[in-house]
Amino acid sequence: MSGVSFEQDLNEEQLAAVQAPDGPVLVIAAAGTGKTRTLTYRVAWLVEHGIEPDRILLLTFTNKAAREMLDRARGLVGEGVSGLWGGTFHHMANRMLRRHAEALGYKSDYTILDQDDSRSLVKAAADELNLLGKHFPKPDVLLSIYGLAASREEQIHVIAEQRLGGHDIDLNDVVRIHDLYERKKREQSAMDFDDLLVNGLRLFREFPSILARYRERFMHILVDEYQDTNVIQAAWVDSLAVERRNLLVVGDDFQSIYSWRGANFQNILSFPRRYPGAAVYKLETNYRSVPGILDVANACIAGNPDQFQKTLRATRAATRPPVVVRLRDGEQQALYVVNRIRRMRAAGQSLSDMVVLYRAHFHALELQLLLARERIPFQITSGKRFFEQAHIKDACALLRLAANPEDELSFSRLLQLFPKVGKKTCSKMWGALGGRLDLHDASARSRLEGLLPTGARASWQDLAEVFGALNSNPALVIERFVAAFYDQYAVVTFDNYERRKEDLEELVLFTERFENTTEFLSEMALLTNLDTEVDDPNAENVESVRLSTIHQAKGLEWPTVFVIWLSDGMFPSSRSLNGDEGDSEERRLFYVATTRAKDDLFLCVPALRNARDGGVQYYPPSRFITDLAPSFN
DNA sequence: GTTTCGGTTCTTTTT
DNA sequence: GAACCGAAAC
Repeated sequence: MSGVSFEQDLNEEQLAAVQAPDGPVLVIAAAGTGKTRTLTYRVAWLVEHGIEPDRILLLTFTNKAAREMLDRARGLVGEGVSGLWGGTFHHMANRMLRRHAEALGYKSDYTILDQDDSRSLVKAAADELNLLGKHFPKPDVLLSIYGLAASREEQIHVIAEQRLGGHDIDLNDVVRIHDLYERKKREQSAMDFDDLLVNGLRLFREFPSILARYRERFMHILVDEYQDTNVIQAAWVDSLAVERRNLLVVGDDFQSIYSWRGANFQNILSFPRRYPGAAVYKLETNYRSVPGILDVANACIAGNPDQFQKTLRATRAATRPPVVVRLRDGEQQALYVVNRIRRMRAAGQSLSDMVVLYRAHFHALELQLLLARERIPFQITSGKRFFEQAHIKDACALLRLAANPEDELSFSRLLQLFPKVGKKTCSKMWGALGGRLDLHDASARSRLEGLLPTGARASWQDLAEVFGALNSNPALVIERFVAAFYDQYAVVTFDNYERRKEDLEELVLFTERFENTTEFLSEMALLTNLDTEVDDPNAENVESVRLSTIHQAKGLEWPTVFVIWLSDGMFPSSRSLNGDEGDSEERRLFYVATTRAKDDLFLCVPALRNARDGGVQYYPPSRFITDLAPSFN
């Protein structure tokens, strides 16, 4: 046995949780108290006590968290852990669904729709029903309603009423679009993100023998960020864990910031009730931040209703207190931040030690401009995900259609790359083909060729050599597709052709890891740009300031943190205050923001913002600022 | 009838 | 920067 030194590496709180006896365990891990460490050592502890890694299930929300934990566990107990089932809920559900898809009436080669795909499909459904007016909710709004309904196991009607009630919108239309969207997904043998979870749960509810198999398999189940689970995820975990009851969940109700996508922190609050006899461990010793920062964090959240009481205890010595900075407007704020960054840089601090956090991406616009003008390198996590960029999706459309001949979305995407082919032509051709095109089938291909407008035939013929490669690995297919056709298309289509070409080369490199097309396509849909090294391979080496939304900064830390636009209406965001939940989630978001900081925290409070009509809008300071002790104000 | 092009508008949070 | 809309071009 390698002998991990548990006693030496962990504090008392952590050690107790790691060595908890079998049975349900709830670990309340406040910010910066070593949550990941605890979970990792728990895995090591289980393995050292004879649990086979492939009988442990470790669930996370992000791929990054999963990878980090598996890497660290590997560091502790060696390669043995690689058999462990670890990953996001979506990944694990997908892994099971690929095996049992037929039971639910899907083909095992079902396509996974990402946000973009789902949007196009909802749009198509709304179009078909003639419901794409100015006064009618846009596809994104509809999708968020459908998503919320799915993840809360509610009727579309109920959610739609909450979101759109009293706005002169026929809620039946919202339901009709949903029905058509569902039908279209079925016809294309496709699942969106929510379907992965919903069907994952259906698999357990409707097929007891399948459930029994997985219950038998998993001796121990561990869940990270439990406060972010929705009812489906919680029910899914419960079905697996209810017999052995070896379920350890880690979370912090203070950091529940995803209720808008269905997360229900009642799951964590009610855990002791749902699992009578559950052991509860609290981690409150904070290693990250200086006391002044923790004071701000503790203060803003203390008044929230419904939470496990806990107080962050500082271990570090007091240094400078956090700073509240009053500013005129966004421009002055940008100037202030840039000057600060300059000064700290001159004093020897690395740019990589600094982050600017904000509620919404557009809050950082002025700052981006100024940083660019001043030639201060910065890295921003926003915009399109790598795998959702047009050129990446274009390059994969053929592969997707080859894997799933009923995938109309990929069919249209592919065909619309050709001249003279637009939406209408596509749907006509798709109809004529009987809603199916098997690219492996030469006669089906020539039937399509006959249907193409004459102007598009030459391009189609360019693809001939790609079809020969369809049965080899996915990387080769993409490579040939780009060489035979897409490169010429891209050079005349995109003004930033060079960058996109590099992206495509990166994509091929990434794809080479996969033998199997279905597996590759699943990963494509389930990975985000933060999870891959594919995007921006150069950026890592350059010392740069990070700009990030607070949501994306969760779980991370920096010596210096700026929080910008702390104005009431910006943060807390006015759009989030309409709900019946009050401002408690915004408070938690502020809590997350402040607890990212180790040494220095700058809270920026601009007073006004230029409105679109050329006027100005005044904002009172954020309630999170006015709530602070008078010494700050 | 369709596709394409060019100008305009608007950015919450994401697996 | 990308999605949308309306007008020009095929």
